[in-house]
Amino acid sequence: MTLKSQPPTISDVARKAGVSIATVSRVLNGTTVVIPETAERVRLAIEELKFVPRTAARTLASRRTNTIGLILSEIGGAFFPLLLKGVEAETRALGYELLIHSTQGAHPSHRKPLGEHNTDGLLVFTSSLAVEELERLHKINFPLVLMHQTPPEGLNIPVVTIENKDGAEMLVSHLIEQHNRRRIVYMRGPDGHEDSQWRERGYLEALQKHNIPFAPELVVRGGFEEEIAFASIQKMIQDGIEFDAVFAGDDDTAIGVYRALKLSKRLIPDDVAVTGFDDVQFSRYISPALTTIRAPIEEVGRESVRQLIRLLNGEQVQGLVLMRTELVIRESCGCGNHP
Amino acid sequence: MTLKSQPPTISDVARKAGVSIATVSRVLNGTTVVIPETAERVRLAIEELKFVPRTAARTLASRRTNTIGLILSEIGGAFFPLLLKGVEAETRALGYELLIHSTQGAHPSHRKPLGEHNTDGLLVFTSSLAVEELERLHKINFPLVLMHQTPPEGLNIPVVTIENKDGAEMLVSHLIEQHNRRRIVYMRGPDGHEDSQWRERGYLEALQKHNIPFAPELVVRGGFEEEIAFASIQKMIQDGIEFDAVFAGDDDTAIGVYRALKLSKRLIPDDVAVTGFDDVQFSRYISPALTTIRAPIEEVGRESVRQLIRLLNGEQVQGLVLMRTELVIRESCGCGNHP
DNA sequence: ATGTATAATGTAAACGCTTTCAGAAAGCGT
DNA sequence: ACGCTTTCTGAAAGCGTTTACATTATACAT
Repeated sequence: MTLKSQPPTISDVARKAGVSIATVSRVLNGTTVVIPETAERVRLAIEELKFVPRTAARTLASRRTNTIGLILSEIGGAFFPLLLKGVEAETRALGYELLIHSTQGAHPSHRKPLGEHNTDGLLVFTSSLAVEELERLHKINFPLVLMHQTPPEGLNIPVVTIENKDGAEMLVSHLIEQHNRRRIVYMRGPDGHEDSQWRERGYLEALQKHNIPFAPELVVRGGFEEEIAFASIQKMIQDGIEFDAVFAGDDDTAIGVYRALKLSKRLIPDDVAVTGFDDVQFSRYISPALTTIRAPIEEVGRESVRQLIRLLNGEQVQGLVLMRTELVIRESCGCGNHP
Repeated sequence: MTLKSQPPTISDVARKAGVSIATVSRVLNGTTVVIPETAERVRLAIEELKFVPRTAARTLASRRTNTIGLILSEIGGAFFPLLLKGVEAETRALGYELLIHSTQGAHPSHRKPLGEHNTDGLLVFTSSLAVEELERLHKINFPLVLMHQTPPEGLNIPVVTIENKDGAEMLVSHLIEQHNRRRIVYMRGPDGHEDSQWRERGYLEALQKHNIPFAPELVVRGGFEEEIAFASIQKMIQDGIEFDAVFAGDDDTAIGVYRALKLSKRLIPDDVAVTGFDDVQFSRYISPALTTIRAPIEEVGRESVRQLIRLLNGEQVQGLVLMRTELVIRESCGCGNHP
């Protein structure tokens, strides 16, 4: 070993191969044709020195990070891994790196963890970013794609999301038409969560379409969280509010509903039909198997990445991609044979 | 607006505040005391210009990325989000960024996505990195922490993992002692998966301790995947191999076992007791509720990060952190009241 | 006042690449 | 043989920070 123990740089490679650093850079990036033998010499030198180009230097010089950022509000729940899987796979497939940041627990830190300074573009999941930051980024023409969130007033940012309203309407209509339910509970997601708002709208439209009057006491908090849902149902029962079905907002929420109903000895679906939304993994395995809406979550992830990278390449993108949802009928609505 | 539309740099800030760029850097990083009024002027300029320091430049100059990398083999399954949640939270809490890479689907790409060039240290989950790469990184003194994997021969790399063997032994002993099972199946995880190997060892020791002869036909493929498990159980039934219990390797696997058993009209737990490992979210909700081992997965994530960052700071770390596991008894083993 | 230690700031040299520009070499038509 | 393209390669100027070192201002003891 020589004196220097520092990892090799491009100059070391250049010296070893007897070329200039420019040439090394060229074989590294394939930006210009290099005589095959020369290229081979360079490649050999890289191999021998085990040279790995420093990302920071490349980024600084080229002014592209080759990285996209994913911002979400929370990791956990059954929804998230599906989304991430799609994003990760597609990002990688298109030759980019992925930086993930979750804004869970409201970091008071004022440092922006993801933005122009470390990514080429951003994927933003539902209101995980303050509107002002969104506006700022959009104003400086920073590539953005929103997931499950329509852009704030006046900002023309592409969106990828799912047919929440249609899905919800299908689901609720099914409960009404096939199972003759009339007092159907809707459990809202977190405040401002757009998925939840659209689902609620679908719920309302289904009621309207079947001439069922809207009962405000049947719309309660679910928070897309098991515990909140559990508490809400318990409270309703305690308050003596009657209901014969629960549209739980999402699948995680449905778990809490199951627990609360079982605890109060109400039978699912005989006494109360229950449905979720998303069709996450466990939905088919709980008992009774959950009737829900299949949302192509992984595909939302993939498509978002595609849109973003199109944006990075200066290509045109459509403003809104709406993914179809699909009714998945199992046992919890009253269909099928349950024990 | 002036002529330049480029985002502001540190020089713009310096000019505006009437100081040198060094001073700006100092208030940015707090590396040296700056007269309060000066600092305030700088802060004002930063605010007005909406200046955000370029990460690449900082990294290049300071030679630290302030980022740690997480390499895993697969995203998805119920195990992963828990781990990620722990890693993400702790990384953020300690002021680092997180770069995630999954080696799923064996990328043939020879570019190293994570390494010395873009992170300060790496978290490596189970054999998601080739041994040679591990050796290379270790040789150049790159900070590494392994999760659920003991280091290859001779490499002194810290490890964070769980008490797989003890957990498995508890579980199998429970089946033997409390439920009098004798023909217990063990379903292996993916080849070379260390968790699986330790669990198998625990399984064997439990058998031995109770003088039950080992039956090779009872150890089958599970792959920590539902489908593989399903197929394996079907095949065993088809081949007429008798068994009265299945230790499924992990909880995902148990789902496949449930399906296969139900399909063949075998009752759980009456005909066959089933157990998992991990205690992921859905385990308590499937029917019958799954007896399993609770592994502190999220905490493994957090602890790994702590270890790694200790390493980054040049502090000493213990070579091995073993997290306790815990028996969670539900219905699928035969305990409790099941329908 | 003067000198000396100390605190605050500035200067300029890295950091390790990419990329523009220009020059050398090679090919080709005349 | 000559100029004109066309390839390929090298020199050098950034990219936007951090940081070692130098410099200036400030405080204090003498």
